[in-house]
Amino acid sequence: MEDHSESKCENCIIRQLNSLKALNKEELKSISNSKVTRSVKKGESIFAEGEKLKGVFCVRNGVSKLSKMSDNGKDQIVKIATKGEVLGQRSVITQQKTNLSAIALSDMEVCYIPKNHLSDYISNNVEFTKAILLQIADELKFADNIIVNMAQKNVKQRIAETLIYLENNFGVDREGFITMTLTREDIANIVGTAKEACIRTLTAFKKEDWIVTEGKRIKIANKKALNRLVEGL
Amino acid sequence: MEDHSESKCENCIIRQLNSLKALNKEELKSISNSKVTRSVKKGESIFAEGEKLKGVFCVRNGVSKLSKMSDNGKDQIVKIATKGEVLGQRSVITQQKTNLSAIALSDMEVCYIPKNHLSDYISNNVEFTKAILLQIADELKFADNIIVNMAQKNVKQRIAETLIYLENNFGVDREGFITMTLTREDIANIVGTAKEACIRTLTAFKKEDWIVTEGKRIKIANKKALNRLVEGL
DNA sequence: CGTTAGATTGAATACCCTCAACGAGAGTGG
DNA sequence: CCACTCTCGTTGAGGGTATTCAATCTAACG
Repeated sequence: MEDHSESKCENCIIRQLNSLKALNKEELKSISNSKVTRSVKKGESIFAEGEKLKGVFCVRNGVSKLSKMSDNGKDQIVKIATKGEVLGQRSVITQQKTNLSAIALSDMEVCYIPKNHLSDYISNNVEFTKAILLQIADELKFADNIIVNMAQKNVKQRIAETLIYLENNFGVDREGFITMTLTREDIANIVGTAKEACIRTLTAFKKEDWIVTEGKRIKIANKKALNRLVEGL
Repeated sequence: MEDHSESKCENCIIRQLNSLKALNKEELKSISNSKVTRSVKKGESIFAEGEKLKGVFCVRNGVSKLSKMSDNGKDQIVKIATKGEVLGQRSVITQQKTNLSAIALSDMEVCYIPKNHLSDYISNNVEFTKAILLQIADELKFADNIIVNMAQKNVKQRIAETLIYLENNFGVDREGFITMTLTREDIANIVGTAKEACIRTLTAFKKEDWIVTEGKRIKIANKKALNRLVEGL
């Protein structure tokens, strides 16, 4: 942490993680001047489905979900976004309304970056455009895989896969528990099933000694078994 | 059809439909010289999952599915691509293996465009890069919506939605039947269900006089009812 | 401590999958 | 032209899996 002026984009470490890394010092300074840092409390919404965004949100801290709520109260999570990810990118690029809402799963700190400058860079800085393109392309691949999984795998397999994903992407604490602690309901909403089905599956995993739970925290005890399950035995 | 030399990209009408429209005459000529036109018979594969593509395929005619086959024989269709769409774009951009396979649903004519030139243009022509970005961003939105639908809607609703989608996107013939005729199994594979479930739902729709069928052809007779169903009554 | 969100379990039900058999049309070869 | 095969559509029945509603329990938190 040799950087003491994180409040300026050009000094912010976070940008290394996303497409903003393709911008040069000048461009970053210009963005820095127009950005607004905002703190979001757990449960609060960053933006809602159907909004027209006039800028993107760069996550500096905390976790959020991108999801869509249906009329019957079901909330399908499409993506979990953490430090370094840029929210609202798609909507700003295509100038369409958002099709998902972003809600904080923990207290967060996000930087709001108005689109005016970004649009310029997208039009003039190929490297920047390319960086965004690569990122969106990856998101598309990820989304396609989810579609296939939802169709071809059952709840058990999808939950196993989600646990492994969470461990691989967000790591474990010193006790081995998955760092990213989600409620059972959130996990259910990622997997696309009901809270109870999720809980029942987790208890089944526990009975097999494949996982250990402590409150909402989860530790994977037998990754191989989970992987075998995902692959279909 | 005042254009008699479709064999050259710069004269091909198809390109108006996709990102290639952002290229200028020079660039198109260069592409035209390296491209290969290829005809693909119904059922044949254009590329398979896991391949490393060295170019993209521009569809000039016919219909193809982008899908992934699971070990148990289930084939989930993620996207139907027709005239004007470019296949393999994502894979070429990210230089990753394809995560889906492309199979012809009808006899097709595709132009294979080696990536060497494309890569140059992506690095130098912002307009081209932007065009691709917009397209991929749209595909991402579409994919996200599918995820949500798979999780929140039941088979009936998803089939209704698919029928409406097919009618809206591919139109109807003079008798009102949906131009895009897919087998029941293909529809099931789009929706993510079993062939039989698809058939039963269609017969139920027929009984309600919401659709008319004639062999594999389908005509929507009561779009409002289908829409109401999709919205959840 | 009381309050409340979240975890857990049970039981009834609805939905969908799977296997299996049959039918109908299209194309092929004799 | 007919028999044959192959693909696709259709229907029935049985079994699972996941949903839903309801009740209880637990842990976090002011």
